[in-house]
Amino acid sequence: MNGTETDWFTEAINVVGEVIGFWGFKENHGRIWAFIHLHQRPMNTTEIREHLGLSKGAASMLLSDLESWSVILRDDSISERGRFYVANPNFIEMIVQVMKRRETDIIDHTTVRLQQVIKNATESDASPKQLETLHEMTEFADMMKLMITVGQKLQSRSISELSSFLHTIDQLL
Amino acid sequence: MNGTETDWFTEAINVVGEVIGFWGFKENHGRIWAFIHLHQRPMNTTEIREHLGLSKGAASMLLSDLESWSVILRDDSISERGRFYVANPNFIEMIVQVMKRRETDIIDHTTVRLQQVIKNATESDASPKQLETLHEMTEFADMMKLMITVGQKLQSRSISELSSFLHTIDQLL
DNA sequence: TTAAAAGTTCAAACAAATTTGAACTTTTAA
DNA sequence: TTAAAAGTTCAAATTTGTTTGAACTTTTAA
Repeated sequence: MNGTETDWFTEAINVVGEVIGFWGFKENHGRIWAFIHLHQRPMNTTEIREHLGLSKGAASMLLSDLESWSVILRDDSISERGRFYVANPNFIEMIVQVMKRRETDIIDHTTVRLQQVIKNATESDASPKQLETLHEMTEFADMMKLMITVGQKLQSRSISELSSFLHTIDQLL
Repeated sequence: MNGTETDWFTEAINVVGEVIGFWGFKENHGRIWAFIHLHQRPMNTTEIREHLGLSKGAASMLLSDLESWSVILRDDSISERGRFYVANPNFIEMIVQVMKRRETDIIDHTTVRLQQVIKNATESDASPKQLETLHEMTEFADMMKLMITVGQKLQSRSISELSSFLHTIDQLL
């Protein structure tokens, strides 16, 4: 591996890490995915750990996250010691996983809490305007959920299909 | 303000804070917006600061963020000392602001960096498959940008309009 | 003017999120 | 079996993000 390759390779991995970090993942989730995906062959834990400078513990936890999200897949075809992984090339799936996580952890919980708030507010001295505001907040949570649903439906499509779909929507508005 | 009102009021503010925190804002950005919006009247800095238990410095910075994003608006109609704010009821605008921020801070920068990576990789020993992967990463960044464009177009619409629009998309897929 | 109130700035303090590494369990090749 | 390698766990260390508060500037009512 010459100097130039090291440069573009490292840079690509870091760019992906930063983007992924913005979508609520850890940067190292994105870096590991990019490292494996750019190698175009099954990579073992030690290679990943050493190249990205991760501790044994961090590597274990990060790989286990990625595997549980199906962002990387175990490859059992290699008869060497240790685990080998290949990247799931579907990047969208990764983003949708964040949304799913957000949905389960926050949105559903939010809806329940807001409904209780509305109940208490109604029995209390809330003004009609305040109740309307609370209702709008609930609608907002519902909308986020709907966006996640749409996202999930989109996840099996290719990026270029998705891109032309979004262009169509853009024209419609 | 009786006990029950305090309860639903505080709870509503905290729920909004948590949701907003998940979208890349500070929780206190969401809490301030909800506090002002639920009061249905112009609120001054001291009221906000004292109710939410913020320091002078934090209040100054958070209010200045929200104002710069047009999530809250200054109300000059009140002839008392200090600044008064009303909430921009358009919640969507807040979310789109995050996206705009992400776009300017990360997405555009990402595209430029990835293009440089592709240039270096092409001049180096990158395989055709690797170049294709790098191209897909760029497409992904472009797609995010497109989603932001769509989000911006949606921001002037009401939540219920938006909701029915999303339902239509959901049916289409 | 002017002085008190309001608002800003930013380095230090604090809080939250992430990573490390040592002690542990599981897997595997001989 | 067994012992070395691989993988896991989690409390402590580190890093990153947020808030505080003191010193400062700006605004305002008299």
